[in-house]
Amino acid sequence: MNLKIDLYLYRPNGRFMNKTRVYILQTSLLLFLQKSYKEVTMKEIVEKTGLSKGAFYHYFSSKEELFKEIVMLFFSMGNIDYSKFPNDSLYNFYQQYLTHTTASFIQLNELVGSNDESTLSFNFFFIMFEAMNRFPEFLAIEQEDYDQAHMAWCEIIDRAMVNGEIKTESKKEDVADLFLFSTDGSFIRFLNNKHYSGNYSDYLKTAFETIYNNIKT
Amino acid sequence: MNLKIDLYLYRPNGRFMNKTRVYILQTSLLLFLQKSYKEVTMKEIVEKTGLSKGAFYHYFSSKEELFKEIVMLFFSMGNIDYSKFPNDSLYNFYQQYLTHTTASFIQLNELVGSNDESTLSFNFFFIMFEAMNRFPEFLAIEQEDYDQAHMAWCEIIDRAMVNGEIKTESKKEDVADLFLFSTDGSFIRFLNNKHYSGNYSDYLKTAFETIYNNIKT
DNA sequence: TAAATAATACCGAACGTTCGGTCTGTTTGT
DNA sequence: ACAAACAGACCGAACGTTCGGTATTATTTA
Repeated sequence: MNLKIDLYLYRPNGRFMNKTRVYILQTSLLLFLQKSYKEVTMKEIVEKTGLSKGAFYHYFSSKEELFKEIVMLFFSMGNIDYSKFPNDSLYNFYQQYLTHTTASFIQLNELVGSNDESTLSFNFFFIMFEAMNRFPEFLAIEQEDYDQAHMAWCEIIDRAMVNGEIKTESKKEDVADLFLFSTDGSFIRFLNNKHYSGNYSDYLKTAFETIYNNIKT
Repeated sequence: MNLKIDLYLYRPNGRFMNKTRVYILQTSLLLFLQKSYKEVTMKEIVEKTGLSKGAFYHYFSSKEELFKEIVMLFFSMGNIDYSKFPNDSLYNFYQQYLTHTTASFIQLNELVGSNDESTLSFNFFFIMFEAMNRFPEFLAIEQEDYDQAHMAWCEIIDRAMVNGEIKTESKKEDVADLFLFSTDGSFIRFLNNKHYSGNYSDYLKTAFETIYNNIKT
């Protein structure tokens, strides 16, 4: 296995991390995906890792530090490089977005080793939300990510308008927002429909298609 | 002041609730809007209410019971009666939806007495999410609410298709989802842009208009 | 209508447990 | 031999909850 996450785990700042440290991160990560920050206890972390308190505090200065690193890891995983996206058509752009999203999902599932995709996603979303609620620094990162995405969408939509792929009276910013709102919205819906059926990608795909079909020429 | 919430507070099941009990609910509700379940302590609740531990446990069997009642209260507040919505046009329907949403916001703010709309909303969302994560019963309620909303949107969209208000090749279910995804999505966006500008209603209004303008005849 | 009784409202010290974190000592690798 | 890696007993603070008790109010009795 050669997961993208390994890169972030072992080299968060370009330099390699200690093996045990990575092991603690990877192991306790699963705990934070199951419950909130306060609910995950040091006792659990120590038990799950099979190490001692002393070992833990040898590598981490606090529980909070561990949590923050895990969240940063998740942010890194979710980061998208739009410069590598196709810029010939809006259609290809959003298809690539769908592909990328699906891949991220699979990767997260492989990492966790769970087969309950929606429960995992629920907790994943929860942990990110909790992080932003607790530490404003993550809120800033999230905003930056959104701005990047928004710009990328605006660019391709503008191009599609110019070259006649789509035709709409709406502003490109608003159309971009619509795509992005659909991303978040369908995700939320997916989470809350966990006991129903379908997966996130299907929800999102349908939403994208609905938008696209109503603006294409 | 004659807030809708008072109704739920004093008569959750048709019968009146004890005054002090309501006072405890109303007071500690503000605490749960500031931090997660685990982070709100009994000490804080007791201090904020000015009552004693004994008094609290005279009215509530546990902290969890209190939390659940607060969440139920929020669910009750957010519940929308679509049968009272205009059914003559999709345009009027979504305008009414916007009006209703704005009103709910104002009400929540009056209840809390806060002037920081976005922080409040953030926490509001968080508490609901936490509740659904912690107690599956709330997830079921949320799903029911969504199904109701989905049906209402489908109905009005179908009508608008038939009478020629809108014209689209998309299925009515997909268009309905698009409106609903925008609702959730713009809310998420609003939350994460808390330090920027604008309010939720503006986000949502723009999204609705964008959809509508691209499907209207 | 006053005294007696019952029911409710409320108090705060104390309980057992668990929390995140520290400290001292031992093992391991070089 | 010496530092890094690890073990786990231990710490004080904080946690939710309990409990014995006292005011206050409502109801019954004489």
